Amino acid sequence: MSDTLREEIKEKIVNGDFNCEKELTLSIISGKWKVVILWHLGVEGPHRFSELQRLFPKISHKILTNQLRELMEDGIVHREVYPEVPPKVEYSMTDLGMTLLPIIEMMYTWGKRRMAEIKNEMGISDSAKPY
Amino acid sequence: MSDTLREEIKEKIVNGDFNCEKELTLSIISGKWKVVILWHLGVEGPHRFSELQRLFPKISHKILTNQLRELMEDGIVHREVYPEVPPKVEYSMTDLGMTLLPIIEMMYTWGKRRMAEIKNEMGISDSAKPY
DNA sequence: ATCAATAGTAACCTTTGGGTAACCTCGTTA
DNA sequence: TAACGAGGTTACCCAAAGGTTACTATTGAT
Repeated sequence: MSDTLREEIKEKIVNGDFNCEKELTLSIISGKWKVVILWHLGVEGPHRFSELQRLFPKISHKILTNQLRELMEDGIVHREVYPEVPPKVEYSMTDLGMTLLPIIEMMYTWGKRRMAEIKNEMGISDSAKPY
Repeated sequence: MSDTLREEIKEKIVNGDFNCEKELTLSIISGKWKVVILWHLGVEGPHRFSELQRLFPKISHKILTNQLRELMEDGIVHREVYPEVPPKVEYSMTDLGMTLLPIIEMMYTWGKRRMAEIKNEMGISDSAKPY
């Protein structure tokens, strides 16, 4: 594979800044919007930029490009530009990215269960989340 | 269970700041030292404060207490004080905390594999990490 | 009387990550 | 010729996370 990694992460590797390889995984999926982006790309297939914007109204334009760019640099997401006008850009999971899905799925089921407990303790009705 | 959550996370829940319950999980295990701490407590059993300090020489005193305190507030780690002199404090996983281990383990195996690929690409010999 | 060992707290600083808002590009269409 | 639509970039700002250093409490050993 010719996927690589963000420079910052490479540095951590060569400097031995990671305590454990778990932290490599964590540093790849950490980011305010990354797991939800990955989830959508992973289970629903490719999305174009504007679709993602519509899915997450609260994310700003710049931050979305930012998160996507980092995921690309880490070899998790692929970017395909269609030479049309107006431009069309599609983002999709790479094969490597797909291997992350099981982890994200576990995080989902754990979080869902825990969230239900918490809301219960707090006396909040448990409402399902859209994504 | 009477475990609760950090105030900041509760706020995110009531304000609907989470896009998905995956993010609850992520916010609990995110933190520069949390996953390694959890791994040690989870597979090796309870550790006292100074043992953890010895395990991670690079973590500062304050940061270690900080990470532990957050994990406690989230109901993941238990703190047991023994009324001795000099003081003895032991940290251990709660039942809830143990349910996180499978996720962390997957993060480990994924990271390990990916790390090997990367080091290969970068021409670095693959050396095993202590933890 | 003082020190060593264990754990915690407070004041302060630095780095990073997320966010806002404005600007750019380049053809199409009114 | 002005506006638009998709995507991108830049300059700037704020808040949070991580880190350093120094201080506290306690009591048995020297």
